[in-house]
Order: sequence, then C-alpha cells, then structure tokens
Amino acid sequence: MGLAKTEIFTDQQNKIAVFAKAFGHPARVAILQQLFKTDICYCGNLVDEIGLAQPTISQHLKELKLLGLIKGNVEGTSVCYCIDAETWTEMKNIMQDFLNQDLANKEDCC
Amino acid sequence: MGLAKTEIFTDQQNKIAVFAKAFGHPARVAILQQLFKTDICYCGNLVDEIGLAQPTISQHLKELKLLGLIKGNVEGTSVCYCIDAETWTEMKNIMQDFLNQDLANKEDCC
DNA sequence: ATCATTAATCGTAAAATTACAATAAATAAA
DNA sequence: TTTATTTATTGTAATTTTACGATTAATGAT
Repeated sequence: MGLAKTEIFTDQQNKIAVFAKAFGHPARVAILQQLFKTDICYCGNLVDEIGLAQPTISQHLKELKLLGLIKGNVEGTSVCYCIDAETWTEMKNIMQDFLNQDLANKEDCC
Repeated sequence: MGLAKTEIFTDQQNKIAVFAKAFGHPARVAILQQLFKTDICYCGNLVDEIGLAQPTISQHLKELKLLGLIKGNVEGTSVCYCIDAETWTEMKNIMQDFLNQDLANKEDCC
C-alpha cells in the first residue's frame, strides 16, 4: 500500500504523526536547526551548508512550508526562509504532550 | 532514490530523524499511547484496539522494538508489550533539545 | 496426539519518499 | 536587451513504507 489509514486514528494521533514525519529526515532536521541558528537564511545557504542538490533542498523546504513550520520571503531572486514561530509553538505543545506521557507508575511487564 | 544520505549529517541529526520517524505513523503513535495507558498489553489487544490487521500491527511493533522504545515479553502463546523506560527517556531528551531550540531572539525575516 | 490460539514471518501490491538532472520562471546586472 | 543568478518545478529512477493474505512457529487445551 504505502499509505496510512488515517481515518481510523484520532486527529491528535494523525497530527503527531504528520509533525513527526517532518522531522523524520535528517535534511529537514538540519534545515530547521540552521534556521534557528542564523537570522537570515536563503535557500542557497542551505544548499551550501547541507550538501544536497538544490532541487532536493527546495523539495524539503516545500514540505516544511506546507506544514507551516517555516515561512519564505522573496527578496529579488533569492528567498529568505525562517521558522514560523506560531506553528512551531503549536507543534511543540502537541509533541511535548506526547513525549511527556507518564512513565512513573508503570512497572515493566517484561 | 528513496534513501536518505545519512553520511552527510551529524549523529544527532540522524538520531532525531530516526526517532521522529518512529512517530511518523499514527499506528505507532496509537500503539505507544496504548502502552502508556494500560499496564498489560498483548499484541492481540492492540490489533483489537487499533483496527489494523495482525501482521500490520506486528510489523509496527517490530520497528518500535528494533528502536528499543518498547519491549516484548513472551507469555505462553501471547506476547506482552511495554514501554522501555530507559530508551524512552533517552529519546525524550534528544527530542526535547530539538523542540526547545530558542525562538526568543529571532525576528521574522518574513 | 490433535486442535486451537496467538504472534511472527514471508511474499507482494500499491503508494510514498528521496534524490537529482533538466528545465522553467523571475528578477537583477551588464 | 542580453546575460547571470537564484529558486521552483517537472520528470524519473531507486528505494522504502504500508498493508494484508497466507503461512509458519510456538505453546496451550482437549
């Protein structure tokens, strides 16, 4: 198949999965880290920094942009990318809730 | 291609991606949530609860087990699964570091 | 010993992902 | 206006992912 049966899961479960998927490739992790590190970050900078072909970086940027995690601002022939703080915070809350599930009162069955 | 060029990324970036990928499917999110919710959770319970075929659930369990996020204990013909607290905590720290990157002193370029 | 139950494995089809060459589009520079 | 620069888009090959039917393996029950 290759496609998830999203209809049998809750919105929250699907949301976690969709956001997690965004981080499921090291190139997108690297892009986001770079955007956090620098104030001004053009597509070309990311190509140089990361070392994947330009169309590949553009493709990853598109995915992150579609999710709303980043924004792009056209400046002449260049495009300056940055983190979308609002969506990042929303995503963070959702992921934190998932990660912070209580381990305390759980005894290993194994 | 279909495969990531892991060799050009840092260990940390690859680790984030690998863990994130585990959460990149709602079925695995659902499995983990169920394991947090109940103390005793057999493979068959997950099949009933989630509503995917038994081989599909087994496949997802295998991935989570391979990553070390869960453990399985054979009890007769059944297998009881649970969260592996140690790996979960390690993963959580890695993911938290990534999620908590500082947004404060960042002004939108866009 | 035979049958039932439970879960893993195998095989496979459909679809998604990753990567990049080639090209197009848009703007800046000459 | 022609050329250069920068990024997006298109097309495509290799690979991975998802899902499940069929089967196997292992143990329990009769």
